[in-house]
Order: sequence, then structure tokens, then C-alpha cells
Amino acid sequence: MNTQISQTEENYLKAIFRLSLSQNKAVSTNSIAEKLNTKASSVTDMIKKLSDKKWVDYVKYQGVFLTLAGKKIAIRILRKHRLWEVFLVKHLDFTWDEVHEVAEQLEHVKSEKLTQQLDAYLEYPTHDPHGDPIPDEDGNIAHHKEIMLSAISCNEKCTIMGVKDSSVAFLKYLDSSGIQLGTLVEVVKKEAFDQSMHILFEGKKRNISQQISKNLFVKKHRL
Amino acid sequence: MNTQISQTEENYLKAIFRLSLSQNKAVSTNSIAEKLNTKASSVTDMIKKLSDKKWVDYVKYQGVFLTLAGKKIAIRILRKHRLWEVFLVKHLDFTWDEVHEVAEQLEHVKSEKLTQQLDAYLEYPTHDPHGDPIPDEDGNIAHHKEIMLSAISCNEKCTIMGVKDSSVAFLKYLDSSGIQLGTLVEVVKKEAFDQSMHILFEGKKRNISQQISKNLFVKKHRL
DNA sequence: ACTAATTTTTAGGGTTGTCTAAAAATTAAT
DNA sequence: ATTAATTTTTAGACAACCCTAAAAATTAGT
Ligand SMILES: [Mn+2]
Ligand SMILES: [Mn+2]
Ligand SMILES: [Mn+2]
Ligand SMILES: [Mn+2]
Repeated sequence: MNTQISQTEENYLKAIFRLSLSQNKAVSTNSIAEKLNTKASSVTDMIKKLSDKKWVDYVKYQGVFLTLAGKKIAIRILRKHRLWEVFLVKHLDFTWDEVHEVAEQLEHVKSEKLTQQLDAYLEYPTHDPHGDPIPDEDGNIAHHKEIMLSAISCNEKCTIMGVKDSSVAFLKYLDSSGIQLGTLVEVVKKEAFDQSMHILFEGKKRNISQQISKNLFVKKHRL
Repeated sequence: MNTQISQTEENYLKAIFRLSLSQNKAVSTNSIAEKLNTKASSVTDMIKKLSDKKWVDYVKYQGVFLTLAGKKIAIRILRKHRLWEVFLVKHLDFTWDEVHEVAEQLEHVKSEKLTQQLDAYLEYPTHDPHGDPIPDEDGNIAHHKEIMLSAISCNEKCTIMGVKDSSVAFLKYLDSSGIQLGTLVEVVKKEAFDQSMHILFEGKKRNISQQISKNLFVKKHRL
């Protein structure tokens, strides 16, 4: 029997985990296929393998749930991914839109010591460059229950805590707008017509579409 | 056509390069198989692929030579391997017998920026933890023409510059003996019978077998 | 409830990289 | 120069992933 896990299997487990976070239902074949840029038929094949290995619970036509073992693996990969992202930004001068692609490879390097030492070296960061929480060694994740900027009312103030969409395009847009993690934002006005928002930050005024405001996690300021 | 290089292909090219350094002949199928812990038939298969891609010159039954393109790739991998080894020792508290296995994985991460920045971050190291030279960005390697400790005569002094065998077993043996890179060694006596050597370093005396002395690169001290 | 649309699975194949066993070529030994 | 030993290649197969096209199951629409 093959006891070693492959990179592909790791990517599948991670994808399933991330998809299962945003819902309580079984993760569908199609959603996995879309996330991994592959075909549904390939996903079905792989799901069977993951099921044989007891990493997912699978009922035909009903999608999958991660088992405890599967979840543990997924979280370990996610932890490595995010630690590497921190490393790249903090020490190797990468920008937040450059790290994902490289972390996608680095996350598969197998060495317990490497992960631990990297974590220590980075001084146990809690969040990655996109504001996503980094699981600790035991797999605990600070569940970010932050709200979206789009949910903030007029005249309220908040701080940008993370991005939902971490595509290169979105991150570059934010850079060009001067919006980063930690930026203090005040909602000045909301257009009823298209839900776009006038915001004020660092003295600058800007109008942002709902597509933007729906992809920014914020922390409300207490009154 | 498949333009992307696989990890396996990279490992083959690196192996062929390292084997070609110690000789001027074509690299044999069997030697590659041995180095990569695989079977000769698998090597023949892969050699054909590498040959199709113009990374090796291959004549049936005559072994292979790297082409210029193949050599470039091999050197790039070697560079990454050794840079990562330096990183692991310098920043993540790895010992020199632990780094190889992890670097074997890290060397395959694809990102020009990563390599460059890592190099800069490490302050452009010239040698890895085993004393092996690190190719620069243009692929130039400081050809270490050091001699073996076994070739040093009685009463001569030298400095340990590198290890030829970098197996965990050998490195651990050196650790337990207190021998490291930079250690100053004087040859006190050589046994004619088994070529073992009595050496003196850091006040300690030791007898080392030829197997040891033949695997240590040294730099002779000028008189 | 019954069709229609969508999702998921199966069937059949392709590629990469590996293996064992047998055949062919090369090299070494007499 | 033959024969024997060794090296290398071929033949045939298998595992991991991926694909397209067709079939089956589920879900949505009326
Ligand atoms: Mn990945
Ligand atoms: Mn991230
Ligand atoms: Mn490798
Ligand atoms: Mn090394």
C-alpha cells in the first residue's frame, strides 16, 4: 500500500477544506473541479482514492466531507502555505500578490522540522499577508468572523483585516488604491443604486464598487 | 509539446551533471540508476526523453553527455539546492546532516525571484554547509580543486574545506569526532599497513581510516 | 408528477515514470 | 578469436492523474 501522500492529494484535501469552510453541506464535485482547474471526472477519480485512504467520507452523487484525518492534513498544508507566504513577504521582499504561486509549491515540502523552525523563525505569526489566519502546530485556527466592508453603515469606521479574493488582479487594484491591511477606513456614503461606497482613508476619498467592498474583511471600531 | 520540466527530469539532469564532473567520459546508464536509486531500464527510458528535449547527447549503449542547455538546467538546480542548504543551517537551525533531504525537495520550487532573493538574503554565499561551491546566477562554479586529506604527507598541516561523501552517517561520524569545516588538521603519522592516519587537531589526537581521509577535502597550508 | 436542465459518474484512453524479465550489444577473459 | 560476463535496451505491464464523450442520477421548473 502507498503510505506516502502525493502533492495532488494534498491539493485536493486543501481545496475541499477551504470549500467546506464557507458552508455546512457536503462539498460538491463541481466546486472542487472549478477550484482546482480540472474536470469533474478527474475529481470523481481522485475522490475515490481519498475515500479509500479514509481522508474523505464520500457518498456517490452526494459530494464529500473531510474526515478528521483528512482535515488534519488539509490544515497542515494550509499552515505551511501561509507560513511560507509570511516568509516571502517578510524576508524575501515579495509583494502580497506574488506569494501565492510560490507558496503553492513550498507548501508541499515535507519536513516537520522545517515547518516548526520556520514558524519559530517568523516569530509565530498569526496571519498571512492576506489577513488569513495561520493554524498553529496543533491545527487550531483563529476563526476569523470578521465582517465585510460592504456591511458597514454610513459614518462607521473600521480597519481592513483581510481580503476574501486574493487574486493578483484584486491585490494589485488595492495596491494602486493605497488600501492595505491595517488601513483605517470610514464609510462616508453608500449609493443605493449600485451599492458602491464612498470611503475615506488616510485623508483620501474614493468610490469603490460593491465587488470591492464585498471582498474586504474589516473589523468595526467600537464606539 | 510539453515545455515544462518535471522534478524527475531535474533530478536526472542534476545526477548526470554530478557524475560527469568526476570523469571526462560519457555518463553510463548504470551509474545514473545507482545514483537515483532506480533501475537501468527506467534510466534508458528517461534518457530518451531528455535526448528528445535536447538536454543530453545520447548514443545507444554509449551513455550520455549533457548539452549546454542541459548543463544550464542542472547547474540551476544545484544552485538552488545549495542555497537552500545554507538557509536551513544558517537560519533554521538544521545540522549539516539534516539539510540534504529537505533541499532535495526545495530545489524544485520554480521561481526566479525566489532564488535571487534567497541568494541576496543569505549574502551571496560561495559554499554550502558541506563545502561544495554554489554556482552564481550566471552558472559559474568555483571549481574546487582541493585535495583529499589522504594525500597530505606527514607533518603537513591543512584545513578541512569540504566533504566528498555527504551521507548522514559520515557527517554524524565527523560530528562525533569534532571535525568540521575550517578545522585545522596536522598529519602526525601514516600507517603503511592500512593507510590510516594519526592526526592532530584542536589539541586532540585521533586515528582515522583511509575511508575517512579519502572523503575530506583539505587546503594545504603554505610553508 | 413529469420533463428539462444540471450535476456526477462511468467508459475508454493518453501521458509520465516506474518495474521485471528477456533480448541485444558491449566489454572482459581466456 | 571465441566465449563468458556485464551493461544496456526492449517488451510488456502497472500506478497515478488527467482528459472527452456518453450514461446515470439528482435537482429544478412547470
Ligand atoms: Mn499546492
Ligand atoms: Mn494567503
Ligand atoms: Mn530533488
Ligand atoms: Mn550540500
